[in-house]
Amino acid sequence: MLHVNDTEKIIFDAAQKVFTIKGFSGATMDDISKEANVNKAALHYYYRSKEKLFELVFQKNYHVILDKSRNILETTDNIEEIIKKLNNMYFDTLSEHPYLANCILNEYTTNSDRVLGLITSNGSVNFSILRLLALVRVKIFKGKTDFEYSLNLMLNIISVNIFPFLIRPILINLFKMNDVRFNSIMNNRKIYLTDFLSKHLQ
Amino acid sequence: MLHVNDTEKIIFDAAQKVFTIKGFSGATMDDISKEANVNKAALHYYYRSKEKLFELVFQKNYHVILDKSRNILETTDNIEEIIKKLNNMYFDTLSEHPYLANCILNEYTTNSDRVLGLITSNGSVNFSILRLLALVRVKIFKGKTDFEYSLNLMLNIISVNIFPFLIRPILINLFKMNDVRFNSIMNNRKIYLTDFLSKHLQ
DNA sequence: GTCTATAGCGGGATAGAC
DNA sequence: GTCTATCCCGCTATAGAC
Repeated sequence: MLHVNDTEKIIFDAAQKVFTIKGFSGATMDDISKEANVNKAALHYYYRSKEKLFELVFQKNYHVILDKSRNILETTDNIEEIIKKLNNMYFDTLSEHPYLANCILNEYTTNSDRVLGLITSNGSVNFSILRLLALVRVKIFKGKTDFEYSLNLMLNIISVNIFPFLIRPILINLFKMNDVRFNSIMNNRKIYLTDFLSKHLQ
Repeated sequence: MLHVNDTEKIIFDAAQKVFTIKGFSGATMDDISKEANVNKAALHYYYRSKEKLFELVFQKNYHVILDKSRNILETTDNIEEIIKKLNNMYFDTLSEHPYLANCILNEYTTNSDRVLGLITSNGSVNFSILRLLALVRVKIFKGKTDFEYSLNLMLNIISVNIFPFLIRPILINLFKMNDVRFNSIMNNRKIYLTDFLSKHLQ
């Protein structure tokens, strides 16, 4: 049974933190064991290998945003409402896990083989993104428009929400801001985005 | 003097290809030497170390898009014209170098120390992004609006252009498309985007 | 300037004591 | 279940022959 100080859980959380920031090949088992304050051998005891541990972390990260998106699209009908909820959800999730999007993207780019293997082995993941697009077509366009047009709109919604968080380290360095200032700008941006995106639905 | 088959140039091109896709820690000197069909020792002979070689590749990648953006903003006055040119430029550049944006982003995230060192040692880079934002404020808003509002617009323009290329591997896998189809969708998207973004300038 | 051989080390993984 | 010690591979880097 898991309790708060369970070593297994401590290791997983540390691994998530380290892998998410440094990526699979950038992170070392030593980094993780130091972050978790546990012996390096314990990592292998609980998770067998670096690969296995990474897979679990990646799967979890991958589902965080995806499940929330799907939930919004499945329980909301009004278009403006969907966009507003998505804006809020992206802001909340990415403020809480600043490197989550980078992690997913980074592994997709630098090691697509490993990641594609993980995802195709779990059919529900791909399914849910395709479902997301299908829902956009049905809910926003009532099925009246073509694939490319729906895709373009979906890409715009996701782009303006996620991209600024992806380049967060660049923006913070460039404008010499701290985390508080960055979050404040992104928080104001939520309302701006809802307005920006709604304009295109009339 | 450099000629076409110069070993030094062959190595650099191979390094660019490998580093850009696999990232610094994911790539090995062996990968690069095989890609270049050159002996591994030659890499050290010409570029001393993996770090030095990477720095040169990164600097070059970093300047590709930045210099083009700056050029557009410095030589164009009409707002619609600027956006149209930026859309075309992003499409052309990222179609030709599909992993360029991922490379810059990946290193910023996984190893910000190395990259920030590179960039701050070369003042002109930071300068040119700040200049880009300043130009947006002056050219698009005639200096009449505040920092956050200008930043938001600039973020939107960059987001909708770059993000789809960042998630290119995801899109290609998800919709089972090939490179030709992907490029075709992105090419159509250029016109769509010019229209999409122009709506917000009235 | 190009190659082979090898030094040297960092990092993943395991054996075995406790 | 937790620790120390250690194995061993893969990778960067260099020495030295040609």
